[in-house]
Amino acid sequence: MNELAARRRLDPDARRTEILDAALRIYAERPYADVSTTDLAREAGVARALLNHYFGTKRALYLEALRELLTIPEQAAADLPGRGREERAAAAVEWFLDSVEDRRTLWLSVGLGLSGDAEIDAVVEDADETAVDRVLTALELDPGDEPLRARVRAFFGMVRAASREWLVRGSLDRPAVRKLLTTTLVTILED
Amino acid sequence: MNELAARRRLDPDARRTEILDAALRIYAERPYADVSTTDLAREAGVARALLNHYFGTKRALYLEALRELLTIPEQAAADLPGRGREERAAAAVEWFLDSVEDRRTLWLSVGLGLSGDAEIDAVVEDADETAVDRVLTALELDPGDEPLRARVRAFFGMVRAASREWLVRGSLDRPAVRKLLTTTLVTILED
DNA sequence: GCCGCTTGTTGGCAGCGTGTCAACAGTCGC
DNA sequence: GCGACTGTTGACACGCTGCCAACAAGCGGC
Repeated sequence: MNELAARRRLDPDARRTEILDAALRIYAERPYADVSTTDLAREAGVARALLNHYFGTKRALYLEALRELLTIPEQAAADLPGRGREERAAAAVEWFLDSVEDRRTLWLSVGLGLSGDAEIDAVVEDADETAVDRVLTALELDPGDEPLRARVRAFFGMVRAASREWLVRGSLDRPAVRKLLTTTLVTILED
Repeated sequence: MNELAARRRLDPDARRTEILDAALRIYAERPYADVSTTDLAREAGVARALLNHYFGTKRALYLEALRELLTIPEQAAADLPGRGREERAAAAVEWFLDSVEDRRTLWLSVGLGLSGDAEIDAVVEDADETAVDRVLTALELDPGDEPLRARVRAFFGMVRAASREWLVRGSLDRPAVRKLLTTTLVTILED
């Protein structure tokens, strides 16, 4: 880290954020395994050792970035338009598609689904749990109904795969995805 | 590799298979990142360099193992019982659940979904493509209908997530998964 | 039965990546 | 200006992967 920038001393929180942002930028383009701590440090404009100082471990930094990425903006989702359950479901799907379209690169970079790695999966599952709450609340259903929650989590599996069909393969356009997800969501909510 | 076993010279195919089997055994229990070539070599009872000789790269060996694992037994799926589309769909789901229950450990070890790694994803997608063919053929639908294929691939996303709910979380029992998947499959086939 | 050749198999080397630690140097209070 | 606190760094130790030259098991020729 003696390239051009002089050594500057920052507030820990600011530095932490800088590093985390750099990591998000990198992981948006390359998978975890392809990124070295040297890459991360260079992107953040900082010595490699500083990553360890702030996050302990390369993996921990990644998990932090992942958590950040998966945290859905709090607002929205609360007041959806539409009266009937079906209309509200459609609105929820629409809202979701908007937010995915925004974060397209990042969303896809995560890889869509469970990784088989316990810690990573825990982060993803955490985010899913929150999303389930949002969905059920928005649709005025009981967030305490465990089998129902399970069905919604299963539905998220389809949501991820469908996003991929839409954004990566281009095999479905947005209206098609919208219809597929809405119909499915309504279906699984019944029983 | 000078522990107990003497140096034995095998037919290349036999040795290759031995190594691949060892890899499958290991990856059934531990994620890719946690396994070193030393571990793989020890499990296979072979020098580390031999892995490179046969597979070139640790990653290539993994991909080979993954491909092996995801290859669905050819038979079955062909002649499903049931007359109507709905009955046949139910039978297909049932058959799938059987095969997952069999390979439980291995199936779950893969991690369920896309990894974000291009090569790994390619293997998974290949397997999915074959599975789509099987399903559509079994249900007497047109395997050439691309949007339909896309919907089925999206459905597989739910299949994976639902398997997880069933086998890992225990939040759904087999009949519930069966019903969820069957209903959903029938729904997405329409439109 | 011995010899030599083919080639399956191995140990060791070179390079790279991660985590740690003692030392360096901004910045703030005096 | 001066010292001290602490953010920041370079260098080191260790582990892991891919490569290569050397070793030796098994087979055919004599």
